[in-house]
Amino acid sequence: MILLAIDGNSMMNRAFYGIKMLTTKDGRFTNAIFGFMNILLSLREKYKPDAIAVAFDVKAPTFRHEMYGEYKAGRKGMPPELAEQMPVIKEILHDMGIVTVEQTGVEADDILGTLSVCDCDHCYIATGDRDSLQLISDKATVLLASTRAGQTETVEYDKEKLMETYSMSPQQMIDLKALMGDSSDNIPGVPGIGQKTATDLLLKCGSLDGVYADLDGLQATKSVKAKLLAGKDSAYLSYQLGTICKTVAMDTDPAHYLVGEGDPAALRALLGSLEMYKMIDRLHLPDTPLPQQATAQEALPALTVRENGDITPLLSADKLYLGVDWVDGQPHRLACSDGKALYVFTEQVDTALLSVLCEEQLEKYTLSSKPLHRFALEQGRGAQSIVFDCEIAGYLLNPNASDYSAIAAAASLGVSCPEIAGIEEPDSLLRAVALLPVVSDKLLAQMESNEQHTLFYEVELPLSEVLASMETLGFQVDRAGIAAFGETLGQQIETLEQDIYRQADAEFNLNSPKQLGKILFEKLEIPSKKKTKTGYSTSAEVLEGLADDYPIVKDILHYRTLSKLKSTYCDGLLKVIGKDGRIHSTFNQTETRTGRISSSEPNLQNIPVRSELGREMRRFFVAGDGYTLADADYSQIELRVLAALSGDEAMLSAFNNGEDIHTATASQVFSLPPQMITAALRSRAKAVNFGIVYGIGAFSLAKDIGVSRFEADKYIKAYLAHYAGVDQYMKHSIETAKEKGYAETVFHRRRYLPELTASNAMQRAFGERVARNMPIQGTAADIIKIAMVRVYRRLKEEQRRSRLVLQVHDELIVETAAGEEEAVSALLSEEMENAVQLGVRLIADVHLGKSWYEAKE
DNA sequence: TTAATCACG
DNA sequence: ACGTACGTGATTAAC
Repeated sequence: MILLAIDGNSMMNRAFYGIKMLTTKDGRFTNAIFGFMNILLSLREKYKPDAIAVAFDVKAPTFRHEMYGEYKAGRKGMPPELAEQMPVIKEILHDMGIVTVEQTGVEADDILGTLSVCDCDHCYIATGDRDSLQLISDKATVLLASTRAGQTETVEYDKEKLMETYSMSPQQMIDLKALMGDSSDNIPGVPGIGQKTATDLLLKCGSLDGVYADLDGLQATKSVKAKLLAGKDSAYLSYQLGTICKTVAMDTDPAHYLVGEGDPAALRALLGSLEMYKMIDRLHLPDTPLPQQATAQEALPALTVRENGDITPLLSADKLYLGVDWVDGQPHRLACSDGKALYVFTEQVDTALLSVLCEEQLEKYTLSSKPLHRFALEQGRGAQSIVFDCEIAGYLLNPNASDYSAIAAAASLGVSCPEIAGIEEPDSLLRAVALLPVVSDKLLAQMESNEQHTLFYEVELPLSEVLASMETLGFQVDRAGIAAFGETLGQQIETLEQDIYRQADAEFNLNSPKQLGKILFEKLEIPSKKKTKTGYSTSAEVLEGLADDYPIVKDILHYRTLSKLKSTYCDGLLKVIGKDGRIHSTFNQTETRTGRISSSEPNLQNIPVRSELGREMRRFFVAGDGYTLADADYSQIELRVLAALSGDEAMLSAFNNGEDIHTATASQVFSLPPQMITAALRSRAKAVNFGIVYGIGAFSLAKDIGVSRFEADKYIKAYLAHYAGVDQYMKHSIETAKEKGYAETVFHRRRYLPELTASNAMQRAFGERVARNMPIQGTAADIIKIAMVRVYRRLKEEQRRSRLVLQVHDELIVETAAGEEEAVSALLSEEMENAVQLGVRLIADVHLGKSWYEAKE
């Protein structure tokens, strides 16, 4: 019989510190549980134990100050974020049929020690504690956990591996510790003897007793001998302290630890409540027949699978649930269900799919609608009557999640997969489609109760088609122009490189912050200002402070600018230009936590504009033949949203009177009439305006605008005094977010904020900043999404050849057909400005040009 | 895979 | 005493 004995505390500790914070929507911490489960499952797969025992320490009750004060790292009272996860993991283990062992006053180590000599064929000991290496024997192997790259891994130690690594036998590990001590365990050892000396001594004498057997005859320096003599009692005490007990009074019959059936229903419910849907899947829990799902099962009789039949009869149904496997953007397999049977098409998938999508009377419930729209558009058609998108629904319900598959949704909703008849192992597509009827129902109900149905039906669902259209159309670029620009940059970069090497009198990798830091701050002895976790900071912010005094630094900054432009923008973009000479970015609709869309492969939302040279890049983003670009951007949309949300009179009247908001703010903050506001004062006020939206602190504002912290604090105070409505609103935002557990936009997009309940003050402060920012950024995101849908619809209704090709958060770009310039410009500003009615005017400015550069003023 | 850096709103 | 403004994505080096 094979026994796996796990040190629960030590493994939970590893997982907790090795894995980034994870929480459920309502703020329960789950990262240690998650990491522990991952390692448990992988150990179970690898070693296939018959029996598993998980040992936990139970500390005798102590006074609070003792828990925090006396002990060193690792022995400290655990942080509450970890402590709250301990009872949960025990419950999970219980439900998995795994025995946990805990005895008050007995350390987990000793429990493992006792099990390591029990009557099994082989014992694997999983722990993060190196002390346990002494337990290795012919029938006991230690699996030492280490966290590497965010993943907890175990390294297998048997006698040979131990000898290879430490040149010690298991027994000698105790002797070693007796000599060198262990500060984290409060084991003194022999004062003055460290790892190196201790190892030397043991290699010569074999054991602690060996060392003391003939101290006089020992080959060692006088001082070592003196230390050994003085520390003899301490050494033997340490030996006792460091020896793991193998005789704890406990059940040592391995049969006691055989993995039982546990309680799959409870386990599933528990993991579901912890939002660990992948784990449920991995444990094959959805397919476990559960008594409480009996009613659901009845409502959903087994689905029969029909392959490659005739699709025509399906087209006359009134609703259809569908999912598609895509390979290189082409439909590879189509699965659809009317709730009774599951129809799978692997032949002539294009035709079948297109006929389904184009059928207007047929309501389609989809796993993800954007690829379907893309497919239809690429065929020169339009997908009709898509009424549900599982990914978007999941995203609206909780944008903190990352998996919006129907299977994940089912797990979180406690929906089990209906029987799929005739197929041994239904794959994820079939299961997802089979789940969709119930899942879509429940997600819709949940959105309804969150008042998110309008956002879903009126904004996100139609937007999906708009994004598909933008992706399909792409943005025309001047390939030769980009290539030539890249060449020029390349030459300048080479010259600069040589220049820098000459000044540094060394050749090194300029792209390596580590090597660069060494050269600047060590070799050239330039005073370093800031450090990162791993060394000197060489960020532009730091280098700019040194550029005036050191010419080399100036050159490095210039090098950085050019090399960024070349590698990310010239080389990067050239790689992704399509056969049609256009760049087809992907617009992600379920990515950001605030409701913005994001753009990737390539990211077209961060094409340079702020610097003159970078802005040149935009000359290569052009309109196709017979077209012009119309660029429309909202003026100060976030500040306008803030004015509307807060109802602040001063800010509202500034906007509604068409004042320059930064000048108006400067006038308020500095108590000067607007005509007295200089450019410098206006720019400070601008920084304050931005800062307020982000939930600023005086420190950062001071750094940003280069005034003292005291001065910055004065500005903030003056701002909040003059815009008292904003002050009130910000406080109110935090308060309601704390009450509800989430922040939300005007259109009921929500973001859960478990950070607000964190015990760590910094995390809580972060939560508060997000509570202030998300409603503003998110509402602005809602608004431009609404505008996009309106612009798209109108272009279609008016049968224009002009079409939306890009969105950059507060900016829309329409590739405008010759002759439509006036109409499109008017359409853009109308639809953008009237997208929503807030208590403040929205302004959108439109410009025309042959390139993006020209169209942006 | 992560950290550092830097591009955008 | 500690760290310090919101939201993204791409590239590079280094583990």
